[in-house]
Amino acid sequence: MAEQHYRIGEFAKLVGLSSYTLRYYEDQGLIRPQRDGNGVRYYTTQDIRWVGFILHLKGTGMRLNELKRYVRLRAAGDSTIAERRAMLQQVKVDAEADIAELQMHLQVLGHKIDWYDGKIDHSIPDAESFHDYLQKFQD
Amino acid sequence: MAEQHYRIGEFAKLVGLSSYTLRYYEDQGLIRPQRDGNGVRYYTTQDIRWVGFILHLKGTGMRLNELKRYVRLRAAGDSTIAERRAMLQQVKVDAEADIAELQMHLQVLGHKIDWYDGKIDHSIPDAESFHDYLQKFQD
DNA sequence: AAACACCTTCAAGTGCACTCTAAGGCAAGC
DNA sequence: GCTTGCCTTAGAGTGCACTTGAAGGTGTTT
Repeated sequence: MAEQHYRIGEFAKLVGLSSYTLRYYEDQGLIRPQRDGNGVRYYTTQDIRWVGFILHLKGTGMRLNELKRYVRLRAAGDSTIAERRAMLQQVKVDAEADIAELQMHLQVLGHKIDWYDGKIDHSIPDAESFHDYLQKFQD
Repeated sequence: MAEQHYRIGEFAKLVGLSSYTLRYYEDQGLIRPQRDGNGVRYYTTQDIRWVGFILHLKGTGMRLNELKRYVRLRAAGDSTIAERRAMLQQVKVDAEADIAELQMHLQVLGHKIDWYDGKIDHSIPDAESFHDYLQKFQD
């Protein structure tokens, strides 16, 4: 049986992007769908995987410009593998730093929530400010 | 000794925001600095703490609009503590979901990096696509 | 007296990634 | 034959959070 292929509307639903966005990504050189005799786009299961990967990259904070560079390197063949690996590594390091920062902020948020709980059930004296309370966690 | 206070330029450096942004935040009702007889803004150590907390909230993904609402509740007094707590709790839950998603994307990214490593040192056969390779981690 | 940091209002510009409209046209299905 | 879904180019609009500029002013320091 021939490989599955989808027109833009169906494909859009499949990958969770709008047709607009798919055409936009194509404009930007990120996707290269096939065309039938009438110029209508056809996407294959390969394209599903590729868009899926794009979404993973975007999901880790990669920008369109970096993505474009990545695609150019990919198109240039195996000689660019080391460079592509380095790009992904950088994205990974950055994303891990983002997570660490986010968790740091979350920790303060958590303390504030606990402080509110203390205020609500009066286990924290009325006079104790959040700033005072926070001092207890300086480590 | 009187409490420390800073003019906008100094304060900006102190908290890592621009003077523009500080005036903008004031416009938006997030900060209420004092003024001297000439109308010049003065920020106190209290303001440092408050801006610090704002930055924690922003750092966890809270939007200016939510922040404004939070500030309004705060100004309304202790009767809004439960509501404020609920807001922070929601922000926390959302941020934790963001982290989980980010980590999921990062995992794929990590696999891709490993796959590149395999390609570079030829421990992965040339014929094995990333998609094939990924199947090994379906659990 | 000039430089500097601050003040005001109001509006426009920036960056990013879409998102949509306009205005025209083709091909398949009911 | 009409609707639906697709095609094109070009450009405008959206949302968010700033960021800057214009154009005038005041007060303090050198």
